[in-house]
Amino acid sequence: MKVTIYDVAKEANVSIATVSKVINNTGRIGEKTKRKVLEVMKQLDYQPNMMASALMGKQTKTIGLLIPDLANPFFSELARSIEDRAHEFGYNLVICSTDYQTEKENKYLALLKRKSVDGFILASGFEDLNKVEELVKEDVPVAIVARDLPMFSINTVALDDFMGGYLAASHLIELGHQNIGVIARDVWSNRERLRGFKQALEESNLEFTREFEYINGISHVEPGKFMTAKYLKGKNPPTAIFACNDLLAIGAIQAVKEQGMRVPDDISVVGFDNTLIATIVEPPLTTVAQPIQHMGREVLDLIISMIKGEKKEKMRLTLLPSLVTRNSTAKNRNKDLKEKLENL
Amino acid sequence: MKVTIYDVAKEANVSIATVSKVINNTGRIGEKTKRKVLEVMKQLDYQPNMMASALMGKQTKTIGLLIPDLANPFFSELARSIEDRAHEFGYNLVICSTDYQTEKENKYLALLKRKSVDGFILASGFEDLNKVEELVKEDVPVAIVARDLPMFSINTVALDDFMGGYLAASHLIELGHQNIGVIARDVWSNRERLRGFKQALEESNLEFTREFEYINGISHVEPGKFMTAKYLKGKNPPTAIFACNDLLAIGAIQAVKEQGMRVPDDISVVGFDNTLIATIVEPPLTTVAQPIQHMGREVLDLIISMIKGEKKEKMRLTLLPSLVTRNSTAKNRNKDLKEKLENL
DNA sequence: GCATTTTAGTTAAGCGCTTTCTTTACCTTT
DNA sequence: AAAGGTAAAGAAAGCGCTTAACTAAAATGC
Repeated sequence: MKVTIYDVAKEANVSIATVSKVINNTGRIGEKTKRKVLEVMKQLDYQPNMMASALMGKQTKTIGLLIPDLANPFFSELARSIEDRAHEFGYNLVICSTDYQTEKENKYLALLKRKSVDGFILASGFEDLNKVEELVKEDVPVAIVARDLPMFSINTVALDDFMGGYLAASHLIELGHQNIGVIARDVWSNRERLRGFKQALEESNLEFTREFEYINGISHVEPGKFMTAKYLKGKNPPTAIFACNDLLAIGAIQAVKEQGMRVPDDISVVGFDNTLIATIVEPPLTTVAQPIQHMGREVLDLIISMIKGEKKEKMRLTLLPSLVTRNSTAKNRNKDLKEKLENL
Repeated sequence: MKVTIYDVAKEANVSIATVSKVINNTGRIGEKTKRKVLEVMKQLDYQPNMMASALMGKQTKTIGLLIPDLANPFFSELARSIEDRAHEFGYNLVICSTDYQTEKENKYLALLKRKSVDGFILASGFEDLNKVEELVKEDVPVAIVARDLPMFSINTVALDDFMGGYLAASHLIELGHQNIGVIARDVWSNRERLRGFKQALEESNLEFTREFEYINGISHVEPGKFMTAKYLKGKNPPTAIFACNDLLAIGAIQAVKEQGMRVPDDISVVGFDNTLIATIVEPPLTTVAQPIQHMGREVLDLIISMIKGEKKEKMRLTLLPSLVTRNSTAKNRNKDLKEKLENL
């Protein structure tokens, strides 16, 4: 019952070649036949099979999006913004959560390639870029978003993570914090954020002496809570926490509360991403905002132009973060600092 | 440079039919040739093109998932749970946000059909099910999740929405609330929730007299805030709010706070869904929990069995909600109620 | 030892399209 | 009116795979 190009051709008394040409608006077709074919197509409710045309080298109008975790608001918001833009171009997204596992990343890469997606947008960790580079070498369009991997020459729409870390630290320093705990997962962008963070400290003649370990596992509320509790119970507890995403920051806030302390009165917390949840938590989270919508749109445009074969030269677009000040940060009133100041 | 089945055949000195058979593990193939072919496949890093086999009537191992809004935590969590299960079966998801627009729903349906997805999982509103029914008639596997549309005979994994509304109302009634404001978008499941809600009222000899209007637009924080503010400023303000999802509930809480009142002391708020954000908001949200993971898993299993051609009889699986009591609800201390009680 | 069944592998058609050549019919020229 | 040009449509090959039908060789039976 499936209506194919043959049915249309027969009904319109033309060859399938002619039908194909009017579908794709290629070649020379007379006005009359064109109208006739169009009419028959409508009448039979003919929908060209995209698999078949993909087989002939046409596009599938499908893009693979690899993210760490769709349940993380940052990534679902990012995915949504990419999807919106994709929709404008008639593209669909197949979305894959990798949980930062190299194995899954590579598996999805291979699988989607077999499915002939037109291109890939990568927002996952990709500590191992071998497979990605293979794809690039085979001229498969690949773009990276929201992670900057400067050591690889792949089209990228990134955030200036260094600046983000710098902003967070500057804000806290201005508020008089010197002993700041950091919570982050060990991925490249966080290393950059940390660099920016340290840079700001240095410029204020402070030093990041705190013993520091990356969290492992996924960036979610629980690890943030756990790490913060650890900091607070440890020796020389910090007066502020810089968490490398909002989820972790929320965990930090929860931990502070559980210790019977208050945010921001006792401990300030800065997050990163500026997702919906930053506005919902109490107190509302001061956070480094990523321009999620903008990023999504830009990376989609980028991949489309790659698919179309324009834009052969590699490029990196770096968007700038901004600090959104809410109520999770305040002046440091901690005695620890006061003592130090008195000793000057 | 793409390696095809021909390359493998040539290299292994067999026909492409033989290669195909070892790939699919069909037909009779001798041990030796089988090993040889497998070896060559590995050696050439051969990856069968799924478009080609899809053209021959095989599956694409891709499922279309239509949801209203990927940025809504309920749907991103649901999508994630479906995806996880799909991954176990080697399936991918192409996720489409419809914003509850019939036009988008139908467009995506048609587009994904052209892309030969193996089946559809629908979590969008679908007030107009015509196109869906067409698909069903053509034997395209379609399953509905998280929405119950009992007037259509389509395989469904649903929540007992009636029960959900009933639970919410019972809880509030127990706490002494009689004047309850409701915030909901006009979709079928909310109508059910409302029915359950009213049922509980009736059973306590209460009546839902409140003038009520559905919100329009998307269910997000802002509309919840707006509606609540309207209720609070109106005559006979409620002592409790039942919001038909967590996002709206959070809007409600924000509105209460903005009016200088407190949750739950002055106004109780009950949400629906039990997403991450319910645990994050202050006070933590009492909410009707949907078994999101369970639903996702069940619907994926359902669609898979439909794709495999098992399960020809239509079925509806109804999962039960449960009330998660947190701190956004408390005993009604409102004078309004006191007065009434005194008048008894 | 010959007919019969099994087993192993091949041939070829076809899935629904795109596209390069051709062919046919119709205009222009001179 | 004959040669050349051009516009419109068709024939056919082929994308990478599956599968029904077939053949050849090996195993079995009597």
